[in-house]
Amino acid sequence: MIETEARKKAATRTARLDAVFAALADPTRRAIIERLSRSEARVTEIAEPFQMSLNAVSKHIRVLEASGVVERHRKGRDHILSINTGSLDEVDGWIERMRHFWDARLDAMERLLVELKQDPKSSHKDRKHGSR
Amino acid sequence: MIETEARKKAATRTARLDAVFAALADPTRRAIIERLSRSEARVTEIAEPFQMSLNAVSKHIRVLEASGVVERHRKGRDHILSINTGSLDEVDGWIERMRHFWDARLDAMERLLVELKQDPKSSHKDRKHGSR
DNA sequence: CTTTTATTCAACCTGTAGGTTGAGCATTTT
DNA sequence: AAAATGCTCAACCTACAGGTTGAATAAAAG
Repeated sequence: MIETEARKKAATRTARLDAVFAALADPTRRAIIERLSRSEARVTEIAEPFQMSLNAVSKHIRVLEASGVVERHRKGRDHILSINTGSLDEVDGWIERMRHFWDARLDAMERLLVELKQDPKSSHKDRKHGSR
Repeated sequence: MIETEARKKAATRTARLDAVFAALADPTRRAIIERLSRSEARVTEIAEPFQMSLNAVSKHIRVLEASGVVERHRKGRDHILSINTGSLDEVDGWIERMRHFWDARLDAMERLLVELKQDPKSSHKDRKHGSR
């Protein structure tokens, strides 16, 4: 794989993260996702509990669709929405990766503190794992 | 706890989710977080790799700070930024909750399909758990 | 004490997100 | 065929996000 290709791939991955995080940043859209977690539903059904116009909800759905979090298939005049089960994998992966680093650093700091407390002049010693 | 209090608490939780998801939706801000995952750093250090002005980065940092993902403590004229280790717990929780529901539904559908294939007239039968 | 360095504050510009309303287009119902 | 239903498209408005530049403030270095 050429360097340019790799960069392009990374770019789309970044863009996808952008889109999914942005999609999840709106409370209305999160509510829609939660609704769809129970069962698939038509646009009108989804819009019903909200105060805003049907059009506004329709727009939110399009954002979710563009981010890949929800999918649509038409059945006559009804548009049936459902969640794309794998769509959160990438964001979840990013978050877990970050937490892993943070935990590792916390772990190291804790180890250092313990060492300093026990023996202010010694270097590395035993370690006990498992943070969070 | 009175009903109004509960609603207020839910509202702030929602707002916090909004803020963190929105903070993570920007690639520059994610890069800043990744940088801070290695070690804490001053504003200028953080800004260095980016094309944009220092002021722009400063703004991004404020967004991250407002969302609770990064923390700041001043040391002389330097502002030292670091990540708030627990700040992703809530978003991570939300994502995991959603995935749990999705997986449960996928599981149920799969079970149904297996049943129909094996014995098109029978009802519930054995179940094997563990998705993903 | 003057100058440099680190950072924020304030004003401004441009694009886009999220909402509205009013048509318009298919499909289903009568 | 006509009317009702489900949904989108298009134009528009307002607010805010993300960037710029040009001070202003605070601490450190000369």
